Amino acid sequence: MDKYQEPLDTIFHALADPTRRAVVQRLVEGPAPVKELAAPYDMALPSFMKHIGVLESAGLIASQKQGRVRTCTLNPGKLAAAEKWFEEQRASWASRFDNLDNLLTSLQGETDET
Amino acid sequence: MDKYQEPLDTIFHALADPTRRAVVQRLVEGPAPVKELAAPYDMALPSFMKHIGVLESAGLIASQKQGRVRTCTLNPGKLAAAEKWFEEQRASWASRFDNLDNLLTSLQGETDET
DNA sequence: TTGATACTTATCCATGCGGCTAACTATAGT
DNA sequence: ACTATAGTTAGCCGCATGGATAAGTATCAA
Repeated sequence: MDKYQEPLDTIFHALADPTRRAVVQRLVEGPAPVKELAAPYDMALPSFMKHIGVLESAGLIASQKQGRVRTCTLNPGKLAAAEKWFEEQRASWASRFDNLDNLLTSLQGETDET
Repeated sequence: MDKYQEPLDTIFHALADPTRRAVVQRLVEGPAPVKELAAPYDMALPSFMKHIGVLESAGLIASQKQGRVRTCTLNPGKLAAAEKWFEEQRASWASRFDNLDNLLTSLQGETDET
């Protein structure tokens, strides 16, 4: 019964956690093995791996195993996709008075507040 | 026993839901009463109000009641705060080869892959 | 003043999330 | 071969989330 999840849902959900954001911030500097990524956190490894899993299934990072070491790398494209959403909103916000009707309605709203 | 929540946690969490993102996209065009915002969704009003509550406590929107009508307005500042995080990551990503050590380590990583 | 409108409050429910431990697997080093 | 390392798998737990319904409140319109 899985409901369809939009890409932005999983991306934003992945970023709504300080540990996961910090991992992204670390990977932005370059690839790193799981062990190194996990080191700063007072958390059991399986718990940490779940975070990696969330980031990976959101497409924000990729990982591959070499011997016993799994190395994670950032996928900046997904980061860009999320950023794009904000840009779009900003664009709409900037043009919210583009047509005169909107402007007039807004002005009326302001003067109605007596 | 609430754990301290960082602002970005609540902002990203608020945006990790298609209904809430759509509300933001609507409010970017200008303020609107709850009833109008809720109209497109096949959802009970109390459920919808929870989404409004999430957006509001994340600081993404504000609302005030006039008579029986509660009007919501966007707070573009919080949107900008989230966007800023992406810009920071992008900046780090762009400068990841700024010092020579990083570059060399990376090149070595590439050639090791035989 | 009666009724409709626009929320609001209270309560419930299933699922998902973030953490844990314990036990297992596979590789590297000695 | 043995041991340490680096993940992995499996299962458990408590709380938050996203939905629902039912009933209450306050305001506006006739």
